Amino acid sequence: MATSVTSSACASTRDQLIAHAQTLISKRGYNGFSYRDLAEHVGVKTASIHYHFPQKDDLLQAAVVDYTAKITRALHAIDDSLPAVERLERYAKLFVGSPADQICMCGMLAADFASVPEPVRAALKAFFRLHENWLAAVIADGKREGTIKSWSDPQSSARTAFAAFQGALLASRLFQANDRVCEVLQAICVRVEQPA
Amino acid sequence: MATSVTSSACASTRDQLIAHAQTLISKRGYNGFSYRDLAEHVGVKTASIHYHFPQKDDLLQAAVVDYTAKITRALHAIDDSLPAVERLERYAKLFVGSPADQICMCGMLAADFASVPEPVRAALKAFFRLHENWLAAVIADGKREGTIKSWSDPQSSARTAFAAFQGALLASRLFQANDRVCEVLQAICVRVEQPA
DNA sequence: GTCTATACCGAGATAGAC
DNA sequence: GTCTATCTCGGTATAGAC
Repeated sequence: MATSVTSSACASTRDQLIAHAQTLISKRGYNGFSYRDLAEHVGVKTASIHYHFPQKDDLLQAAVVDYTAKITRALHAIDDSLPAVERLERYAKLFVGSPADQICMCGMLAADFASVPEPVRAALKAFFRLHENWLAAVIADGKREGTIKSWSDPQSSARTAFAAFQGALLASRLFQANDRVCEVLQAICVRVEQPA
Repeated sequence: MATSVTSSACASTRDQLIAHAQTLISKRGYNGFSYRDLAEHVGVKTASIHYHFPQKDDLLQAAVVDYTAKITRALHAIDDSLPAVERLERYAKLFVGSPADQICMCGMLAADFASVPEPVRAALKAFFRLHENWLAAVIADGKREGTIKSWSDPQSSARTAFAAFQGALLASRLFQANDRVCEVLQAICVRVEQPA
């Protein structure tokens, strides 16, 4: 999931803070970065961060809201009328496009579940469900088209597929190679049916 | 992945420290717990932890080595001569057996990749490869038996399957329901082949 | 091997000048 | 809105008694 919206040239301090916070969370997790780290990245002092986000949890909340909105837009930008497989490929690109040391921010925060306040937990669940529902619709279409394999019902398949994507991102960073995301894609799409 | 080896009744302080550290890492991540937390769980003072593990990284190393050994033993304990599907089911139980708020410790540490020293990174890669190779062998057998679906080659399928398991654990904790691991199992195993 | 006491630093957070 | 200065707390880590 690209964080490239980061900053074209000049953005408000607040926007820069959110963008860099997203990057830091994706790389190091919520407990893995400090206001000092963030301040250095943006080029301000820590007191300035506190002006925009009094508590660290406020920053987190803003980062999650912005990230979710961004991804939701990207998801909606994938044309519903395209063949299911092509939609899936575009979906996978949302992940592969980001730097090798960054995984999906919400996947990362799901790992930090215990450290995160309730509102963020709710947002994370919503994020997961959004993706699972989106994938379920695509899988259902692909099933009709005969281009996507569906084990059991589409919703269940979608949950497994999304889990596979998140896990693949984790492994991609671990092994410094993001072809694992593509492997998930291949596992889902019908190619040459091999005899059981 | 059960951390149940924790302590039958009395174990050496060192062993208790390792066991509880594993639990804390699985729940909160490497940056999410302190020596104070661990000390309270075990019932000692933080200075005692430093006696056994001078640096926090030493504790981490020990926790990873022990965890890996434990899981490796559990993996070897699954009889090679069993049908592939049954081996897979036993494998899944390694995950489902653990408390809902704990995911696989090495999956968690993979998320904390950036915060972790090189030797631990190497151990994590080895852990992933161990599982992927084990799964690849099972999948290859299941393919021959006609009981397991293999998209592309078994190695690639195994990587995707392992990613799906790790992602499913993440989602299980998020939604407080670990049936997602079972869903992965169902996705892999052949049941009623539904027409594409 | 475990404790008390303490050093030391980095964290999140606040006050108030500019 | 950003800064300097400062506070407080919690974190890792050490020294030395028992």
